[in-house]
Amino acid sequence: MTVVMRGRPPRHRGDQVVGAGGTPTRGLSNDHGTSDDKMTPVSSPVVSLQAQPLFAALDEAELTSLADRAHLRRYAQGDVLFAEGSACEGLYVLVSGRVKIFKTSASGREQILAVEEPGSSFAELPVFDGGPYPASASAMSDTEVLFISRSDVRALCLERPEVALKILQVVAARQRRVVAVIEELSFTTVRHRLVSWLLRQAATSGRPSARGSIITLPSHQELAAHVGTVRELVSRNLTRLQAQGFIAVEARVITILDLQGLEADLAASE
Amino acid sequence: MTVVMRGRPPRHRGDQVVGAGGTPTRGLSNDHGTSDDKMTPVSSPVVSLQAQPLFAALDEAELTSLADRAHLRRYAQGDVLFAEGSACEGLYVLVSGRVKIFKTSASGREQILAVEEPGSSFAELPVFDGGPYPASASAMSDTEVLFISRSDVRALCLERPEVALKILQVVAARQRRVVAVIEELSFTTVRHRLVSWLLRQAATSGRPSARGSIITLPSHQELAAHVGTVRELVSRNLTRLQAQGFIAVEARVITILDLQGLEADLAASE
DNA sequence: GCGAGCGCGTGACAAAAGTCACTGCCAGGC
DNA sequence: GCCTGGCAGTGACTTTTGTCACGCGCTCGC
Repeated sequence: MTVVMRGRPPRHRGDQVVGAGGTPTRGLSNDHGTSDDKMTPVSSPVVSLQAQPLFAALDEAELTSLADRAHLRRYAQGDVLFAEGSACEGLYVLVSGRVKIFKTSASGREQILAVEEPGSSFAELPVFDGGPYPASASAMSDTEVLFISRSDVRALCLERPEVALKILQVVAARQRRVVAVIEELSFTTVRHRLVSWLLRQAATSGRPSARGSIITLPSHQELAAHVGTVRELVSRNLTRLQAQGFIAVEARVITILDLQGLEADLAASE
Repeated sequence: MTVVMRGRPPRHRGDQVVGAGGTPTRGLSNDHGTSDDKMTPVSSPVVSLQAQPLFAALDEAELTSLADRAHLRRYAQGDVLFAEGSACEGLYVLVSGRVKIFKTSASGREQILAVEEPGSSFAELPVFDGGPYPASASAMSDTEVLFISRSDVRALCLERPEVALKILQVVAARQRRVVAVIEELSFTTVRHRLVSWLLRQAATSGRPSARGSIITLPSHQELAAHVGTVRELVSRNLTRLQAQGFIAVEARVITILDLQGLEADLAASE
């Protein structure tokens, strides 16, 4: 296995950052995971662990014990954390940055299943059913994760069932999102999905302005992976939405001019 | 809330059946769940519980205690166990029969997410994250389920973490299936999904014959809900597969004439 | 400053998916 | 028997989706 060290130093983020400056940024595009991987144990990630809702139930001693066994890994933007189909070694808890979970088709198309935010965990599936990763994960920005081995996670769940319940909660949340994706893919058009993505974006990270909520797009390619289509259709549909006066497009900045209109449009196409 | 009692008596199934003959078959098409529901407690479902992998870890006393709080519910074919969007009261463990989990679109189309077999549980999501049901469930055949209230499930998980791990495993299995559905919906054609459904069927419940594996279809409507399309396309694609000599169709009985051919076809269309 | 590479917009198609409207068949209830 | 209702098959379209092939403009590194 080749481990590519990315030159770019990880960005430190406020109080989330723990003291283990020496851990190398890790990345690779073809990690099939069975690994002679040597992780540098983190001196004291107790702070990071503590901040995780997942481990809120643990007391100081337990956190310390877990910390001894958790590894902090850093990834640069674009790095692949794990690839679909490779064997799973443990659970990831996202400390900072954002991670996308996605499938890739034989022809190279990508479908994003979820974008994880700090505080969430991922790769629970294979931890609990023993199979390979069902999808790939890559860092959308410089990212820090805590990695906890499969057996440690399971032991922890047995010892502190609250943790298992928390994990179930996280898994449930993702399951909901994934079911919503199916619903949209199965029942709606590209246009509908795109509009619904725009509205979700506006609701979660839109900045208000005089003309309407402002959101920033990723590349059309990326957006296409979110809504399950190809670049060209994203482009065309955005153009059309602009022509219809629903949105204003300036490069990657979009202003939602007619929120009600878009919502009505969604409702109509159902 | 209206509770419709279906006249048809529940079919008893071998040694799975527990003693509470009096429990009425329950069904409804529009149960929004908040319920003045009175369940008849089952006299002794220990036998049923014991048979469930989910509770394999429990000892006799625990099973008895759980049994006191579990309810056996029976549904006739076609009954709706719960409807998408309604509030969740607890966990279902399937004892006998088959249950489909599905979404319905505004225009009336149906997309099946999973078909549960005995031994599996469902509706874990809302139990652990507190939200409403993300999808509906209905009985594909006469069915018996054990129903355990949300709080009982959670208490049990805290007391016997092995149960939580088992539930996580069940959830993981479903998550895998659901991700596979997304992959197919996003990347492949109706034909591809149909072929892949046929092959899966052949692999799991195909009966061998001289000409090839024999499988029995549900209605085209139902099959369409499985592969995420409409009746007409199922019909046309089956006709075409037959014309190409891959399968032989006799009413709802299909013989896979050229398994390799179909597999090659799948691989080619990727 | 300039070439390479990337992201974007678009026209022209081709293919797939979905809709509508009918027809025919068969089983069940009266 | 006859009517009704639920499936199934199909022709004739329309809409959507996806593909290919370009052209354009920006930015980045030399």
